[in-house]
Amino acid sequence: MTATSSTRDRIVETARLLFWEHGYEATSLADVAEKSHARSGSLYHFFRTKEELLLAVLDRYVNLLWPIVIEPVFSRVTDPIERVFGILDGYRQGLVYTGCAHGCPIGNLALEVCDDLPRAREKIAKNFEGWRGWIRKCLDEAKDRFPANVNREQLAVFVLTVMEGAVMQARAHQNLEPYDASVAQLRDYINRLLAEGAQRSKSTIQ
Amino acid sequence: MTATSSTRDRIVETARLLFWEHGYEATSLADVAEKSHARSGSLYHFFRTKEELLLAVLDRYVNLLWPIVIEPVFSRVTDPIERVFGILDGYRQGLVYTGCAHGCPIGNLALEVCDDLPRAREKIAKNFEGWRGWIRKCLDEAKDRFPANVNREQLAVFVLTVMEGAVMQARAHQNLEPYDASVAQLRDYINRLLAEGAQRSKSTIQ
Amino acid sequence: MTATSSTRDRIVETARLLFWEHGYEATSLADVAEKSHARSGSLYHFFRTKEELLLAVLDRYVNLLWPIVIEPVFSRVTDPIERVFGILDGYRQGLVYTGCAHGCPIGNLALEVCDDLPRAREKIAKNFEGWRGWIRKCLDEAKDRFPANVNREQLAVFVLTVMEGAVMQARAHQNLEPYDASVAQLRDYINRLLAEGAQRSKSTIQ
Amino acid sequence: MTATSSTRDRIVETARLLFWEHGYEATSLADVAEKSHARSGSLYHFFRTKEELLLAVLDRYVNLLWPIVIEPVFSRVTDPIERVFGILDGYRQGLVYTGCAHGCPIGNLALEVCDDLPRAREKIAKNFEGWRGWIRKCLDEAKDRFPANVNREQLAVFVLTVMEGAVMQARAHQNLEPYDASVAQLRDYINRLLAEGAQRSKSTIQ
DNA sequence: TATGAATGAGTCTTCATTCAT
DNA sequence: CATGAATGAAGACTCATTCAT
Repeated sequence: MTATSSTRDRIVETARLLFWEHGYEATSLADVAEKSHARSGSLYHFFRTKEELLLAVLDRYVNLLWPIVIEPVFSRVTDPIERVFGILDGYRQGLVYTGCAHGCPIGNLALEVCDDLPRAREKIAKNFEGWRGWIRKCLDEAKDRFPANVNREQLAVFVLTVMEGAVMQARAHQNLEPYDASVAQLRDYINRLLAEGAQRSKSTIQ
Repeated sequence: MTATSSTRDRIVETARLLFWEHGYEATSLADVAEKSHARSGSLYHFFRTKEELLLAVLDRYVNLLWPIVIEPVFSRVTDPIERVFGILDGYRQGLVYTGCAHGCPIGNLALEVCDDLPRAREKIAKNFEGWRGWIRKCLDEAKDRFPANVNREQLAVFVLTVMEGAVMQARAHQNLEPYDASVAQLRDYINRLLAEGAQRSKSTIQ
Repeated sequence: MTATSSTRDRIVETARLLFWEHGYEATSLADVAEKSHARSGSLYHFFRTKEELLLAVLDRYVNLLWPIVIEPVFSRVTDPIERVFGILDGYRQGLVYTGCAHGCPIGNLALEVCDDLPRAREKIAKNFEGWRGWIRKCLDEAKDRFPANVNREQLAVFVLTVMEGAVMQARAHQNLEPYDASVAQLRDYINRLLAEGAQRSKSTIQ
Repeated sequence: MTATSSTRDRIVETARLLFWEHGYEATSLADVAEKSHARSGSLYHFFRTKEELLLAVLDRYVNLLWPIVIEPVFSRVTDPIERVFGILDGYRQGLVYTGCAHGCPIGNLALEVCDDLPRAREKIAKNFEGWRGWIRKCLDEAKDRFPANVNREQLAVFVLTVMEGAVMQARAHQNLEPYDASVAQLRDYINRLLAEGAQRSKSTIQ
């Protein structure tokens, strides 16, 4: 398990990065093998097809969500609303880091392979559900600060929507402005919801 | 000239559809040639590389924006705010039509080729600018119904952001719900802006 | 004739240079057309095949021999033996000029196409005959300075042999040394012949 | 390993022959694959590019020099001067064998690829060095029979020069005469050197 | 378990050439 | 005369995958 799984892990990690940088189609298994220091044939011990390697990568993303994306924010920020924007800021930092190049790996794969690889599509959906779940959790924690009729599930979807759409435009323009503009609008929207929620609380208390 | 340019057009249109359905990498020029009833070598009479064909496709999208996307909505709807949601509804119909399969062709290409093909990236940005321009125009027409401090340019970016992010999730879940949820949230936000704007007008009149 | 033949000349001259720089096979007619500012189809008005273009180039070399190679030397040098070495020095200058890159255009084509293009081979042979003819002429003029039994025809062949073999090694080593060494040896040989010839003259006179 | 390396060897040997017969550019890898009974893709298991295959061929020529070219002459001839002319005669036999068709494989490649493939150029130079080395060795062994001031390194270069230039003309004229003429001249030159060398010995002994 | 040789369909692209205008 | 569209075979090379060891 040790040596083997470390080889397997190396392959998955290499594939993850290459799929992120170049996309699924544009990444060749020869590249994966070379960059992971595995032999060409060895790849097929762990993954019977390229698609199965992709599935493993998508599973990895599910597993990385908490330790890489969520936990760092949660450990730094406690306010649930700010945690949501902390997550959005984490993606912003990713854009800064890559010079607006690679964007969101899940979003990339979503648009590239959804039609053709149904099993990958399911795992992509599961990734999105993971993200949405954490955001939903934050919103639920701030439940009392929102107006009563706010649909927090829809709002969580919306946050994810904004994040992905904003990343896309930032990449297309190679510029953070569309990202910042989108997040600013989202902030304005949520502020308005919180403002109304605050009024409700006040009147309720009174 | 007619026959000639029609061959070229046929190639571009075929490539447009294939890039939309399968993406840029997954589309082979052999497919493009066959489906456009051109011989393999003829392709290179018009386009020196696959990338140049992509550029022609992206130019075509710029040209199609008004007649295919905008005009049908504008001829049906007159209220500028409703025109924005009319455009969003047009994309929804596209999702219905393809069973949430292909999504936004520009968005797809944005995430797939932005990093690797700089010239394509520029044309993708130009496409986004086209969309944003029409939305901005609608928002400007409704200028007086918004609060004074609304940043309509940011808001136009935000609309596009929502559209693209919503399409992505709809595809990933093969389900319109995330799309409808996102548009509903956007509608709520804009309603709140309009409500505040209406108050401003009232007070101004007073 | 004027406009037409100038187009034709441009094509031939362009092909000549490209064949010289890259060889016959590695030169594409598309390159020739582009660099000669001729349209792709136009080429076939003047030359029915690529081979015929090569034949025209080889004819051109026959025509250029006197004005470009021989005349400049003959106008500068009068001694027939020194004219031979002047021609060799002309080729040396060509090597210097191209950094030992392209070498002798006839020699290049000789080794590349002799086997496959019989008509070209004939014209290449004719080119060599032209060179050999001028060298032979020089040697004949110096007839009395050589020993009586010198075979001047063989010696002319030998001079050409040395030139071509020396150019080849200079190119392979990207270095003039093998060229200079070969010419030095040839010079030594001819000096020895002339020394013996001088003795003969002396004894004859006596 | 045996079966494996034999496949590789077969490919190299096939390429060697085809490059010799048709040149580098005019040889297609499809031909190489077919004639070596390898599948098209297999070629790239061993050689990443056509150029690398050429490099392997040139390495092979280095290895073949002794067993194919030098050893047969050395085992038949003992006099060092005659060994030099034995090598030249070996090339003559090659011309006879191919009807003055293919010539010297190294010389062919030298003129065809020197400019464009720097790594090949180096190996071609190394081949020439190999040849020159053996000739030099012969001349060194006959050191005492030459005049004291003979530059044997230059003379070795000269022998190679004559061989290559003579082969070229033989091919161009499809006739052994230029070859024989050139070798005869070289023989005459060396005879004169040896004659002078013999005189020196005589006077030295005296 | 792991490997690397082997595969052959497929990639984009270039080629010399033809043909209708 | 001249052109540029059209051709289709062929080019080098890559692909995901298989298989014997």
